Amino acid sequence: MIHQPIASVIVDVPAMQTDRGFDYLIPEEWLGRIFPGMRVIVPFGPRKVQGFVIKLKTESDFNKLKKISVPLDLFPVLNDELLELGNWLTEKTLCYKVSAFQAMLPAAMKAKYEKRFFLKSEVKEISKGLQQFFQKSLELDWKEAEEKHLLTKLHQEVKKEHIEIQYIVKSRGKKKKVKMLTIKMQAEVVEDAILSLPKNAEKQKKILAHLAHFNRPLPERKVLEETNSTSQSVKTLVKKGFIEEFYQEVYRDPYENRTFKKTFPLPLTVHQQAAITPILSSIEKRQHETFLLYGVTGSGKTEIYLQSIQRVLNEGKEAIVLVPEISLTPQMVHRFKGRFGDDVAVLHSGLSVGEKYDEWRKIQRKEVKVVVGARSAIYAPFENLGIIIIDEEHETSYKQEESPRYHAREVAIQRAKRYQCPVILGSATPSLESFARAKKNVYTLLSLPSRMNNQPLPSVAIVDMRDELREGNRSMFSRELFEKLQDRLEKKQQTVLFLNRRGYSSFIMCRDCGYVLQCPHCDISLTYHRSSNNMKCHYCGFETSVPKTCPDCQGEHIRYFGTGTQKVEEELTKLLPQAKIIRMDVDTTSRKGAHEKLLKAFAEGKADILLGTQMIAKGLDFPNITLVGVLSADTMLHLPDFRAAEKTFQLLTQVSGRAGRHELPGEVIIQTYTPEHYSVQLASKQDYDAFYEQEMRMRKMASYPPYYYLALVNVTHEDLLKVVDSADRMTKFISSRLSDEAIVLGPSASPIPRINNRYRYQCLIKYKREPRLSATLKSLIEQFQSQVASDGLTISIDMNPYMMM
DNA sequence: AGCACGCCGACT
DNA sequence: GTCGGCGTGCTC
Repeated sequence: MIHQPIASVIVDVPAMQTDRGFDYLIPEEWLGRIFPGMRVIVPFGPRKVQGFVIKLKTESDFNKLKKISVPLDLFPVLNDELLELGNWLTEKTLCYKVSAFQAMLPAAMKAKYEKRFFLKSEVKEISKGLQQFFQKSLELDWKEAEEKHLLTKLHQEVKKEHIEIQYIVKSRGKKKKVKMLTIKMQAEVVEDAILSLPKNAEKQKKILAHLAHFNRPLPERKVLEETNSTSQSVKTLVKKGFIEEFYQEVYRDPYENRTFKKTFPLPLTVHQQAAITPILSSIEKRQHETFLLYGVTGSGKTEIYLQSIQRVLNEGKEAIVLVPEISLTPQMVHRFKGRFGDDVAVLHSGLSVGEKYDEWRKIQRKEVKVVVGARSAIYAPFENLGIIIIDEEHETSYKQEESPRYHAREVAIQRAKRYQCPVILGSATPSLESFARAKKNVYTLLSLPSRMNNQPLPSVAIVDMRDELREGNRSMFSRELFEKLQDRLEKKQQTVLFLNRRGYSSFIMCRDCGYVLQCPHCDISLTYHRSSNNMKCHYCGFETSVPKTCPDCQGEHIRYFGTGTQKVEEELTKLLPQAKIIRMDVDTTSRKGAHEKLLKAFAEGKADILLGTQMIAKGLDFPNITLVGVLSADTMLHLPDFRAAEKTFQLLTQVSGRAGRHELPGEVIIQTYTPEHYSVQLASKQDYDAFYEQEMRMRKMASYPPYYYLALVNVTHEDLLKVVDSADRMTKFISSRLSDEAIVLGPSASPIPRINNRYRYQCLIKYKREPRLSATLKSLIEQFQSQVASDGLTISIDMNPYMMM
């Protein structure tokens, strides 16, 4: 038993056995300066690791404690609320505590670890074979030593204490620093100083005069530019003691050099007014409430967001706005920056690690009041939250598909409860879960029944592609779509052509025997990539050339199937050589800013046709678009996913909404092989309510959400027999511990039964109320811990799966 | 996780 | 005899 200032630390070792606090002494020099929520470096066994202080205490059951090596923060990076939220995340998603904490912070704050050998004695004392590596420096990088097969010899020297192993914790993100120059003399003597310089030292004089003129510290880069000189002159002046250089932290501003046109609150329509009133009253009453703002595209949801936020800011509070992948909707950024200017921080995946870190620090220092960002922005370290808004609430990108497997919607509600503030979920096609909750009055439903200005919805036609084929049209364009395409070209109006996500990849098949080229490591067909002219596996990265003959029957009739955007583009160019086309897919938008550039070009009318995948479904709002074509509506309908129909409906509805948003009326053509499917039919009528009813019946019949909750246990192993055996024992373990109402399915092979040479099995649990589920799954992990540690078994649990693959 | 410790087989 | 394989257990 020890009685001293002690910190309980969660170490950065994501493993079952280390998922708890470890006690460390607080060194005297840091007494009173270490608090919960700070990051520290601590010795852990022979190495050093990063950790999070979660508690301070004065006694420990342990009688020999090590000391904290060094704190990494001056102020906590996780406040009490976020620490508590981390514990909640851990419980909810069954993840490690350290993973939960790391998920709440920018990647730049995660540690990197390095190991190296360090020579402690004279070079001549170590073995001959090693001496050459320590001639120049006392250090040798571990990786280098490993590559040169020196580890054994080095370890011998470590034993003899000639060499030691150093464990280094590095931080990834650096605060960006800029070199500043400042003059080091009184204004009166500058004149003399300049005169005292050698005659030919023109540049030095210029620099000195420049600095004296502004009489404040200036960035070196600017000074050199203005005076057209080099850093050599600066160095000399520093040496002479005339000026001084120092480093100042600056923020990288991804929106630097861009101006946002100031916008002002618009008058609200009657419907908008009716929708915003309960939100404002929730803000005023300081009472948590979750609103589902249900309104078609163009019904004015954003203005409601903006005015609600304004009210929150007036109360001195802060706001978080989540949007799905914001880099894809620059228009959204403009609207928020336009209204709230420099009070807005933006967090999205297009930013570099450093840029994200800077935006995060602006939030932490209370330099901004509004955060607009993708999923992880839900953890913005505000301390006086007044509202959380989730736009396009149904988007599946709000669910994180790696540990911690959380849904931003759940996190939002959890935080809002703590701050007693409202959450707004906005969508034209709400997720069934949310709409069902709204119907049960768990959420408050707010409807915006019509488009602003009462624009009519576009007319939608469904084309049965089987008929086209029957009548000899083997092209990917139906006759109707092609005619309309020509018509728009003549009228100089714009068209958007949309290709479904999965349809973008293409595979090859032998026409003689039907053989499809598979990945040798994963049970999935390979995808043809035209740019590199080879076959790639999307799961493990395997690449191979395109076979000339069928590997199975040696036949020569190899055919490319599936339609990629590139292929569509080629065919379009052939059929309509006069049309100017902009193609948007992963290939053309991977470069930073490319997305925005392409959209801008289209907006300016530099092309007739915009051809793209998923990514063009959102944020397009151009007056001249009068035709939208969906080339193949049902590609995602056949995925092994109970949400397939819902996703299809959402996507088709959203895409249809792109047409005719201004004066010109819009037309939509949906090409499909399953025209009778309700998700296609009802999307063409933009009838969400009917779709909801129909899909709810399907979910009820199959016992899926929202009627049941799901938990998915995934097991993988190199050895097929071992996975099957383990998955079987796990399934039995689980079902024996749950109530009779729970449905435990499996074990069954995953929809992709093998990835990277590992076989995959799963067990799906459907339940309504299982207080013991969490504890059961925890003990399941404990039970199989030995196999995980020694035998290479992996177990992953998703408490609310969106991807069943 | 990562590392040390320890216990067995096959080499200079 | 010793090197090095990997099963076991610990890290404040």
